[in-house]
Amino acid sequence: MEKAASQRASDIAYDKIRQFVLSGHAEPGDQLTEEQLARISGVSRTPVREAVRRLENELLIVRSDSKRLFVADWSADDIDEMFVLRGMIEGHAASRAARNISVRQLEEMGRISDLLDAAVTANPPDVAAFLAHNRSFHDIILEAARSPRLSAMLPKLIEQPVVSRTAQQYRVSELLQSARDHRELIAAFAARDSHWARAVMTSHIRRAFHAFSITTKRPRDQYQAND
Amino acid sequence: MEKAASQRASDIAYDKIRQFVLSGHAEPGDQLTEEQLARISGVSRTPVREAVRRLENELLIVRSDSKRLFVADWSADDIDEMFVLRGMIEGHAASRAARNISVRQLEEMGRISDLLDAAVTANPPDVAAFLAHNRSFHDIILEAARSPRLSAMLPKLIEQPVVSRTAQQYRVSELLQSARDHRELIAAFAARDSHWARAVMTSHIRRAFHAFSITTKRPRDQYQAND
DNA sequence: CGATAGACATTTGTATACAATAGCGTCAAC
DNA sequence: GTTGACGCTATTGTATACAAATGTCTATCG
Repeated sequence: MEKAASQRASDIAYDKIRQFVLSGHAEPGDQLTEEQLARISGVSRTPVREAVRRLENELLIVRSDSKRLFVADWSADDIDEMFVLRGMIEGHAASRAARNISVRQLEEMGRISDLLDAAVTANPPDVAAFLAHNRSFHDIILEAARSPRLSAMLPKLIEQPVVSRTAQQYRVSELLQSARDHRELIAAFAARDSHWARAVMTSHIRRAFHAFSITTKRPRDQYQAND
Repeated sequence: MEKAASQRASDIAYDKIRQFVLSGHAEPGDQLTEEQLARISGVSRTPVREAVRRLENELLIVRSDSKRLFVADWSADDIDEMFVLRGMIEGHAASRAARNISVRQLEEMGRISDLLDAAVTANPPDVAAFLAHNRSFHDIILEAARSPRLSAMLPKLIEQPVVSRTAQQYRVSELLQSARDHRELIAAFAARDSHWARAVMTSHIRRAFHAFSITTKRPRDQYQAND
């Protein structure tokens, strides 16, 4: 696995604990003690505490009434809710980006979009590359939105268990549609049309939710209650 | 000032540092060192670090390219953006609450609304009480929305410098309208009408933004660009 | 037999000492 | 005079020891 990004112990702890939780080594509801996590990560409790704070903030870990740590439990409704929020916020980000994006950023998005197409049309599709470029693409939008608030909130919704699990299982048809969305987003940005950008982004996210629902074979009675 | 809530050193540090930043003892852009903050809070660096993490998350403090701490700078656009996001998210919370709220919670909101009215119609208006009850009111909505995600995100947007500064300066007419909003929210909840609830909440927040704009005498050219 | 208090174990919280790193100034070489 | 390298200082990062708090088990009393 890749650690590369940083050698700070608290980051190592973050990665290890995150992986520990996501890989299913711990069941939702299981208690986690700082010492145990320190052993797993190979660092002392101090950086573990920092890592835990981050994970807690991302709602992968929760704290009991008083201070004991547990693996968070994500209900179907939680997941739906997460996608709803993400749709709202990313839609808003796209709307802002359409107003603020620079020519240079637009060109960069075009280049990334080419890479996305290449990854999708490869045989077999290069999902890892797709994910990486998809990430870059959305990062540029966030950057173009020029709002520290958005930049702070979105990672919390994106870096969630479901997302990583989901994207791995996209089917080719979904990847193709996703690539088309990216092209349309660029068009909306180029036209400086914030409404268009928001709409495309919203359906983009919503589709991801449906893809997730299907791949996880969950009955879809939870989203018809939306208004 | 009130500390009451907790005697944990990290909470003390949080309160003290927050107050230090908001009271204007530190200018936006000023560097803050952990040791300095530890001296101010009267605790060691360890809990200070936890407090700083929280404040960083709430965007009251920012970290430079590498790890040095500075007082965050809130531009006019940042503030507008904060209110926009808050409107979106609180609107969504209200929408969810309308679907999920319990009779008991509705009754509780009625009681709080009475207290709000009392605070507003007192002579002079009891702003402190108004703020406290307003807070309780919104807490119930958040609770009724039954979404950990929302509960985690909102405090970040609400517990901001501007909010506390703003509310102190509400004028009586604004307090009255605010109290009316609360009554209407209760009506929307009682009717289980999520659209109504969302709309009332959205204008409620938007009005707060305008009240803020006026009290801070900022030219209001920033919000006509919204879509 | 059930409840409750108290001792004991487990877990989190804090302080302090030390290590690593980033910023900054100085001095030397060209 | 400018530039670059070196070392010093300021600041953040980590480990460890200890303190406080929370949960749990058991024994005793009603």
